[in-house]
Amino acid sequence: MSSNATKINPYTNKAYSANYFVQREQALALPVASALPDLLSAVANNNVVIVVGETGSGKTTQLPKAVLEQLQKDGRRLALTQNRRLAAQLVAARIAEEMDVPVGTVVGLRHRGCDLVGKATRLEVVTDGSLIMAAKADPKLTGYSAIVIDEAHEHSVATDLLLGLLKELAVQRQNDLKIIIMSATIDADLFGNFFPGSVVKTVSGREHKVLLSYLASPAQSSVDTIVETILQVHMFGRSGNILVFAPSVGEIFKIIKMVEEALGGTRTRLGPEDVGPMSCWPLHATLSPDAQERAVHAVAPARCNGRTGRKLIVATNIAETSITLTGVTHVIDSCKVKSKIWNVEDESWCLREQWVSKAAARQRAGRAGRTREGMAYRMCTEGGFHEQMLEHSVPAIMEGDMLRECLDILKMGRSPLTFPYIIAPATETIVKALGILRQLGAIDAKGGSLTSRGMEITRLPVDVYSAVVLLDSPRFGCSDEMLSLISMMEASEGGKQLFLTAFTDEEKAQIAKIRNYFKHPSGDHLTLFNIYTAWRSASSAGTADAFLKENKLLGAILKSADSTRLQLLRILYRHESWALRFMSPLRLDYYNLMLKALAAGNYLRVAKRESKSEPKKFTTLSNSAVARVETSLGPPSGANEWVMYNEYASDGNTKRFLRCVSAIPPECLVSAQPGYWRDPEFLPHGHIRDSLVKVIANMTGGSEDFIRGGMPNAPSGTS
DNA sequence: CTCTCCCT
Repeated sequence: MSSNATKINPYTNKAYSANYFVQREQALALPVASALPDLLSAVANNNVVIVVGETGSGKTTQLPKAVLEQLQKDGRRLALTQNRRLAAQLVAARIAEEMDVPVGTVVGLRHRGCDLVGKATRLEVVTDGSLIMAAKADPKLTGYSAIVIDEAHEHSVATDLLLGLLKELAVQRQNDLKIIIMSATIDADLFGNFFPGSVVKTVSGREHKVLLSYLASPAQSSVDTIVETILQVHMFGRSGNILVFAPSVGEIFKIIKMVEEALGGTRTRLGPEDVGPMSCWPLHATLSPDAQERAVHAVAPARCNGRTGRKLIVATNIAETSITLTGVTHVIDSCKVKSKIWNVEDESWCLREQWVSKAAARQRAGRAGRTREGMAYRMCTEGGFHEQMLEHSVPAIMEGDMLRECLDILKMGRSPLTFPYIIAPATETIVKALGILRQLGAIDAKGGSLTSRGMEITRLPVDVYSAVVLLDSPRFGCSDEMLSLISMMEASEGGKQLFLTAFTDEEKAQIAKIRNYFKHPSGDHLTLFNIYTAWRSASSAGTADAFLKENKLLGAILKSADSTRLQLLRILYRHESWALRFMSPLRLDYYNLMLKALAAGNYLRVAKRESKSEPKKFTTLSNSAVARVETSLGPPSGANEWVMYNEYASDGNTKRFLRCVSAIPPECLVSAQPGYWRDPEFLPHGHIRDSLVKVIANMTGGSEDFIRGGMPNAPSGTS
């Protein structure tokens, strides 16, 4: 020990700490340790190496660290990607501890809102989205001599785009860049075939056996069957915590309520005498970080009357990858997931519940075998599992609208139609996305290349339409107000996640009353703005906490809006053509100008009311679809003949909805983007076109300035 | 009467 203790850490030129030797012992015991020499020689002799390793192999921390020592010390770095911020933080901390350095020195960490990369950094742990950002600024990624993509099997959009880019860099930077793709499942063929000349290496993992159990016949009610299974396991199963995968938050609450009723008490009370105590915890992303923390770290109740005490966690798929729970030996899997899917044909989004893939079900079951042998109960028949479920989950790139991705690909100097996708989205989706981007002025009408507006949009981390609003907003004198409003839209998902979850009818009524208090008659957008403004003034008065509590608002959402706002402001400030402008709330046209600024980016998302007798039924201008308004903060009131919306959604059948909606005077629409509206030829003949023609005729009859748009008067605030 | 999950 004493001779070891004198060893010098080459990265710090200081003696290693005692902890270093403890960490090194543990690292040497990982399954990947014995495979390292072989992996390193594969990396030395090949440009692209695919590493397939099961969870628990230790590949994520050990391989990048070892590769780093092989690389030339020329100041260039090794990038190691993760699909989530939390994962990136944990991996960076782990590697830094093993190398006996603090994060931010030799080991760096980078993701949105965090830049711990310095001159000394040689190994950079980064989210895949953040590496895409870097690739947009430098498409050859010249600052890196090695890139390690982790969790490639998850097929996040950013990872799939990076793989396409790396396929080309593997040729362009043949002797200059090492590429390592790490994946957990066995679609090694996919990656191996994608990179010509690559080698595939397999590393064994270390997981305990998980026994599988299926239903004898398909479940009539999934919730009832899950609750029955929970009670069976609790009464007769061996000790250990129970983790349930439910498809949605609604089901989580139903399950917990039913279990508590069956056990005859509230959360931690003792059940009937022959059953031990069980504490129930919900776990999902809309829970505050505090509540998530409590669910993860709560200790199972003690054994009572000789009966086992247990902790029951009912989670969405957040527990599949993002959060690791300890002490779980029983997994009950609904085998269902929800995913948001883009329908190119009518440009609608649909949240659909589907069977999980076999790969996802295996991942879920594996959560029961982290500490010792476990059990997994699947809420489907064995035949159904093998015959009906897909082998792998559908990659995210195939379910999205490709708007932002097309811009990103163009910014990386490639064409969205010929990009070497590892999994290609439908050509129709790409063509549609390019069409929308052309209408928004982000790409050229002819060549399909990025316009200067398109370039600016790629730098703004918001919805593409909202980016247009932000870039255009100084024209209306309210860029400051739009920054707040758009940041709120991003943070709260259009107002969906803003208030605490209401359990009782009383709480629901309370929240409805609060909503009503902040409500602007035009609808969702300005209501969000009102809430943000009220919170900001409470903050500067030092009463933010009381304000949040009183109004049952989620502080995390408002804080995240605030940090998004600051990030956007920093980016926009660098644009020469952009200026921070704000208005006096006393102006008569205060709210009208904000609606106009919103209309400048949302002019492709406008609908008109069918008739006065059906106040919620609207027809979209883009594809003449009939949809109902479904607002999160209360419907627009008054003469809401025209509305703009942020989401056009489908129930998967015949129903269509407009979400995040505001009423807008048609004159505002026209004057915000006169070039687009001047000539309503693009609309099919009918009542919408007729009324628009009438509106425009009345406006041209008036002042020319009005239709030309922009600020009729000088803005009241400029800075 | 609807709200899976991440990322910039």
